[in-house]
Amino acid sequence: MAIHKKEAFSKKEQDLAEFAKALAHPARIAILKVLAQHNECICGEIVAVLPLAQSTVSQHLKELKNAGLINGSVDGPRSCYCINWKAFEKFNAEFSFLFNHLKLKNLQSCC
Amino acid sequence: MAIHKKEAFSKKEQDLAEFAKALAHPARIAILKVLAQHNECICGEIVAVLPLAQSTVSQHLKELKNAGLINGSVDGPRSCYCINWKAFEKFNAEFSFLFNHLKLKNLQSCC
DNA sequence: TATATTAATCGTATATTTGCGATATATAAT
DNA sequence: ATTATATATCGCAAATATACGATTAATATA
Repeated sequence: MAIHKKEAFSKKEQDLAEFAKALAHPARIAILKVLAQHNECICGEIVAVLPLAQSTVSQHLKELKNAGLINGSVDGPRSCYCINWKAFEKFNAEFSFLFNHLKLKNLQSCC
Repeated sequence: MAIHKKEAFSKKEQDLAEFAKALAHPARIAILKVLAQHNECICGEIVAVLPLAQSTVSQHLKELKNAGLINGSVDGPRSCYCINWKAFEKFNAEFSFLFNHLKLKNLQSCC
C-alpha cells in the first residue's frame, strides 16, 4: 500500500477512527466487560477469563491503554487496570454527535 | 498468527467488534459524514471529496456495505448509497448499553 | 538467598488491511 | 455503432494486526 493516508483526514475523523479501532476486536470488548464487573483495579483475572495466551492478552491491554480507553499502572509483579472514564465519555459523546447529526439530516432517507 | 480466535467470543462481542471495525478508518468516517449531508442517495461525489483513488473509495464503500452500515444499489453506471438506519441505531444502542453498564458499575473507579 | 509468581516484551509466523493502477462492466451520449 | 462516463473488481505490494512461545523483569515468599 506504499503510503498511509490517514493524515489526510481531519483530527476528529482520525480520533474517532482510532477509538473505534481499539474496540474493533472481540477480545478487547471482552476485556472492557471484565473491567466493568469490578469497582477496583484488576490485578489479574483477565487472562484467566479470556481464551487467549497471556502474552496476547497483555498485547490487547497495551492497545487499549495506548488508545486511552483504560488506565494501568505496573505495580511490581502485578498490574492494575481500570477504565478511563474521561476518554470513554468523550468517545461516546463524539459518536453520539455523529449519530445525532446523521439522524437529524436523514429522517426521510431514500433507501 | 496461525489461528484466528474470534469465534471463541460471544456473538454480541463479535458483532460489536465488527461494527467498530467498520468505523475504524478515517476514510469510512468521512464517507459517513458525506452521506449525512444528503437526504438522498449519492451517485458519486464521494470520490471527489476524499483524498483517495476511486478504486480505494469503492473498496471502503464495499466494507461499509458488508458491515451493514450503508445500503447501496448499483444502478447502471452510477451507484446509489445511503445510511442504513436500522443497523446504525442497533449499534448505537448496543454501544450505549455497554457504556451505561460500565458507568453504573464504576462510579467510583479507583484509577 | 533461592524460588515461585505475575505480567511485560521480544521474536516470529501468518492473516488481514490498505492503497493503487489496470481492467472490466454497464449505461448514457454522440 | 462508437465514445465517454461512472463505478466495481482484479492483482499486486506494503503496512498492520493477531497470536503464540520464550524470555525478561520485578517482586513476593520460602
